[in-house]
Formats: sequence, C-alpha cells, structure tokens
Amino acid sequence: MSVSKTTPANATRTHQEIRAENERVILKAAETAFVANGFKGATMQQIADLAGMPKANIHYYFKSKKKLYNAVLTSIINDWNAGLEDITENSDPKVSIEKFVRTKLNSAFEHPNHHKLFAMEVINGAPNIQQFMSAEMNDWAQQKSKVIKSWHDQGKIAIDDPLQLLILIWSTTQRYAEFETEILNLFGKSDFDDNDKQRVADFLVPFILRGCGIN
Amino acid sequence: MSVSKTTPANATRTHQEIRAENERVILKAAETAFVANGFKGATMQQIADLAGMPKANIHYYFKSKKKLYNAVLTSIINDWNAGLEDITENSDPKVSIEKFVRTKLNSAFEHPNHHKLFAMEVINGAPNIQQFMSAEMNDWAQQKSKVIKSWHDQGKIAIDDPLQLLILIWSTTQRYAEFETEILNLFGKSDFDDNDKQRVADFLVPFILRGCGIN
DNA sequence: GTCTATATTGAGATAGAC
DNA sequence: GTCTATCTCAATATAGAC
Repeated sequence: MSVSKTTPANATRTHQEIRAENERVILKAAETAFVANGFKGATMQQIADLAGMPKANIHYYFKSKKKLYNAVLTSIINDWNAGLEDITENSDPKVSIEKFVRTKLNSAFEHPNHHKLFAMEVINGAPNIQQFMSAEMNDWAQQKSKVIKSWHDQGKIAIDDPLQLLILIWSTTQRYAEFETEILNLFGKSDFDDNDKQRVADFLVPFILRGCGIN
Repeated sequence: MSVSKTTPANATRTHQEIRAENERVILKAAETAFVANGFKGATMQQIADLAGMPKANIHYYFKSKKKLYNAVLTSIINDWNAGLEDITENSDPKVSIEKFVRTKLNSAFEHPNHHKLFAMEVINGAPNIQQFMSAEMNDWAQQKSKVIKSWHDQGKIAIDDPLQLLILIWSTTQRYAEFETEILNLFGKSDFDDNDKQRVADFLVPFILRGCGIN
C-alpha cells in the first residue's frame, strides 16, 4: 500500500491531503469570522488572515463566500443530533433524559461556535437551512415526541406536551454556547473550566428531572 | 397652552412631533432590517424602503448607520428588566417565580425582534452593549441571586445555585422569541396565537416550579 | 496549488436644490 | 425637513504569473 513519497499514487494522495487540510483550516477560520461578524460582516480577507493564507486561496478552495458559508453550515448540521439515536420508547426516561441533557450540554461546551452560528441562522429566519429545519429537524422532533408521549402514557413522566420538553432541553443546554459571553460575564470568568461544566450539569440534570416529575 | 397651528409655538411643536414620529418609524424599520440581516447585512436603502422614505432622510435623522444601530439597542435595553422590580426577599417564591416567567414570556411574544437583536449582539460577543452587560445586567443578576439565595436559606426553594435559575428562566422564556422561526415550524404554524401562548405558559410555569421543588 | 495585482460592484455618506 | 444625484471606499471576485 504505502510507497515512496514521489510515486504518482502518493503524489495524488498528498494532493488530496493538502486540499483536505486546507479546507479544514479555512472552515474553522470561517466559522470564527462568521460568528463574530455575521455573514455579511465577515470578510474574505479576515477569513484569509485567520486561516494564514492569501485571500485568493480561499476563493480557490471555495468558489464564493456564499458557498463557503453553506459549507460551514453543512458541517455543523451533519452531527447536530449525534449521540441521541438510541432514545426510544423502551428506554428508561430518567436515563434517557439525563443523557439527552448531558449530550447537548457537552456539545455546547465543546463546539460553542456551531451553536452560535446555528442560532444566528434561526434568528435571521433560517434562510440557508430551510430544508434541514422543515424536514430533518421536524422529523426528528416528531419522532422523539412520540417517545416522550409513550413514557407519559406509561405513567413514567409528568409531561403531556412532549414538544415543549424538547424545546426546554434545547434552550437550557444550548444557551451555554449561544450566550457564552453573557454567562461567562455573570460567572466572572473568561473561560468555562471543568468545574463550571460540572456545576452546570449538577444544576440542570436534577432540575429537569424534577420538572419532569421524576424522582 | 394650545393655540392655532400657525403660531410659532405650535410650529415648533409640530416640528418636534414630525421628528419624533419619523424617528419612531425609522427605529422600527431598522429593528426589522437588522434582525433579518445583521448589522452589516442590513442596508440603509432597505431601512429606508421599510420606513417609506428616501435613504438620505435616514442619514438626516441618525447621522450614521452605527448611531442608528446603537439607538435601536438602547431602546431595547431600557426596559429589559421592566416589571421585575418588586421581586425581593420578602416576596413569595412561588408567586415571584411565576411572575418572572410570565413577564419574560410575555415580553418574548410581544417583542420578538428585541430579543432576537439582543441575542445576536451577545452571540457576536456583545461588542456594542459591553457596558450594559458588565454593569447593569451583572448588578441585576447579583441582586436577584441574593433574593433566591434567601429563599433557599429559608427552606422555601430547592435551588442552591441562584444564578443558574436566572439563566434557566431567561433561556426557556426568551427562546420563544429568539427561535421563533424554528418553534413555529415545529408547531406547524405561521404565528403564535393566544392558544399557543397559553400552551407554553401552562407547560413552563409548573415545570419550573417543580424544578425549584415548589408544590 | 500559491500568490500579487486589479476589475467591478455595492453601500455608506454627503452636496445641494427645493 | 425632503429628495435626487453623486462621491468614495471597501469587499467580492478574478486574471494571470509563478
């Protein structure tokens, strides 16, 4: 499989690797720029500077600013609901809800920019993620609502409006990413450390379980 | 006091009224444009069209786009915490928390654009509301935290991290404004009607009270 | 694939008549 | 106070050498 670096096969592989690596760097830089200044406010020059390459290279890898922006959005959306596939009618509500909250909270602390960008899109009326919002997201929510409904019908949970619970869990967890600036200010810190993350989870998980009438 | 429309006194008054009315119309139009497209994305031409007047008039009333934007933000911030002044140590937690939730929820349904714009500012790192965030907002939160702490010390509430409760109430209520687009989509509607608002309050209020260990 | 130089457009702001 | 025409600059995008 592996041959010397100068063989055609490896030359091609290096070529692809260069492209993959540069695209990754640009996407990351674009994410930062778009979050700080919005779509129109971010400039290709700013993105180029953050990526450490000339402006023309950004256009070489992504034909236009709009295409670059959509590429960033797609990368975010692709694992928006990751880790929550196995929450079903047969799952234990307490375990499942705790997992839901912790998964979303981890995601918020891990990828704050993803949540900020997603939030900006929704606030602006979701002009670039219409399809995702009206199809995938809606289906996902309907499916999970059924699960919550079944827990309610089994008398395991005091929630008769499942959609509201989904919205509440999204709100309370994602807030720590979207409103990072405000919350860090309230905490009097410049970054969330492990203690802060623990503190938030220790508050949210039991609060939401009590809210659901569990325990 | 009141004389004919042609007296100097009334001419001046009319002059001021014209200015006040035009400023109001422009601020409203600007609010809409900034929410939909962000600060940089909104154009003076778009704002002029929404306000129904030529672009030059916008510059006549507000010297620059930046000053107009700050005027919009100021108008929002001025009554951000309105209606919550009388929540104190002596208040009943159940009544107070319900009032807090309902007040914020009403504000969300009443002025979604205010919340959207505020959220965009915070997401962008609050570059134009630094003073408000680090002073007024912080003081307000510290003060209300003391109140919640005292309720906890009196054994009236199961919340020992007051700041988190404030954040949770903000999250869950303001979400209906900020994520209006997504939530309307989930509800399968194009506007919130009175039933929807009732439905949300009927879910949130008891949920949060249970979460606080009240009832 | 990388980079400098440049074409082109769009938008904030102003001048000046009414 | 209102409006049309215009100035000016900044930002997307591309051409073309390396």
